[in-house]
Amino acid sequence: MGKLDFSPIADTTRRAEIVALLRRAILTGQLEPGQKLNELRISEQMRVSRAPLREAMRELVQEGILTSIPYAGTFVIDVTAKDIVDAYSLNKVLDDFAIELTWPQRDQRFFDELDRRHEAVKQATRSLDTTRQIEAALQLHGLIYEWADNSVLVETWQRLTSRLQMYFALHQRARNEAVPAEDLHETYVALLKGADMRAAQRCAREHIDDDFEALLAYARGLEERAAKSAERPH
Amino acid sequence: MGKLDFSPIADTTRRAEIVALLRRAILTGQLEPGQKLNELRISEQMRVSRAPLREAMRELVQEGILTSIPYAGTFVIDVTAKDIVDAYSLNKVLDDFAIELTWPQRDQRFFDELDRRHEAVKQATRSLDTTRQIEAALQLHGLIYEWADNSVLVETWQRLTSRLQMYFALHQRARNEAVPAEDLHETYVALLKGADMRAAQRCAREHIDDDFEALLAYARGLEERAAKSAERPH
DNA sequence: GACAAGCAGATTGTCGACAATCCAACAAGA
DNA sequence: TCTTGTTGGATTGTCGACAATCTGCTTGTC
Repeated sequence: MGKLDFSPIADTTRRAEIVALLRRAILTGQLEPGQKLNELRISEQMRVSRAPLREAMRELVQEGILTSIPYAGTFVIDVTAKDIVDAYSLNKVLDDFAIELTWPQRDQRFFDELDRRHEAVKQATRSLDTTRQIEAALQLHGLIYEWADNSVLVETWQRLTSRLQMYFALHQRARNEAVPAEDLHETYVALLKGADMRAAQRCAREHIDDDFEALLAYARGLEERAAKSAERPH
Repeated sequence: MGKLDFSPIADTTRRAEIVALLRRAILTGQLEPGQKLNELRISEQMRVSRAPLREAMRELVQEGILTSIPYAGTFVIDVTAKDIVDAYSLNKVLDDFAIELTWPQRDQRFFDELDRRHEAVKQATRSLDTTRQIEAALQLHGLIYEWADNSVLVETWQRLTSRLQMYFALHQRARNEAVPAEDLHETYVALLKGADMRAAQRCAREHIDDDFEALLAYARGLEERAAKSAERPH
């Protein structure tokens, strides 16, 4: 018996690849909120028939980043200020729980992985690749979920992550400045290594609040503009 | 302008109906955990082509009650003791949060709906229709989520509910006795009407723990049997 | 001019057939 | 006997075509 444990082979169905492609397009903001996804057009661009594309879209609908209206079409979800409030408030609760579960299971491997992801964030920040920066930050944040060893919690986090990533990307795209909060990551990582769980939880909450305020202001701005353009037809 | 607000028209795609049919079959235990869903057989039984059936299955995969392995098939999820532990521990956290959000929004309509659903549980209990009893209990429980006015939280709850309902149905099916806990619902409803939020949260947690213990014992039994039958081939 | 009916055009939903893949049984060789 | 190919059947993945539905425009009527 060899000692190597192989990772599962990659899914090689067109469907899986389409899901990945579409998800990325949505989460990076290449597909804008509210935009309609024309099946024929996309399937031709991808050189794929509509069947696997439609199945992929069904998955993303259930994932919460697309929405489907029968016989009308499938659309990228709209982002309202309330959605952001909802997502962030739930995020805080889940973070608390995830830290609580992870806390007694922290070991050297955890700390190493924590440093690795923190380093990835710093590198992405230096490279000015904002998309990668967002992904890296969420990956860093997600470690406490992966370590919590609760399958349902991880699923929930991933669903939430999709939305958060989309919100960030939109915000990023609108006002083209780098996300700061570098030092906050620093203290967050340090506290996760420390002995005071409550302090770590508090830090996570504050961290979330920071990002949140900026995003919310942006979303409110969006809605005001939308409201105004909706008034015009009257 | 009329004052009537019409409810949305029913989805009239085959896909939506298939989703409903399959979900019901799974959640009531008619389809057992681990069982494979043969596309051709099911599509013939439903008098439907495989396309909408496959799309429906993709949705249920993302909903977390089916699991798909490329070129191998789509299966009802397996239920392990750990899954139940995970689901219930998350449920406790979410309940806390839902009660907190709902608390300041309680009004007469809330209390009326609470009573209505409580009545539905009692009636289902009397009728000895265990499936309906489970559904009614989960509906009663779900009110705090619907009232919390947090869209992401509701989605999360619904995903969790699917699993819980499945676990209950299996348990129910195995040992054919009625679920007791009637009085616990009584106190739960009373506390939700009262002034002490902490007490309501505590009651919810205890309520959950009760159901949980019974289910867990059942699941552990399942796994032991599974382990034994897996040993035999050796 | 306002309004309803009806008619394309485009798009989504569904179907039946074909291609790719897996699995179990069997055969062949060490 | 154990391992390693091979082969046939069954099942999933994908395709192209057809049917159902929606939308915007035109037409006709008042």
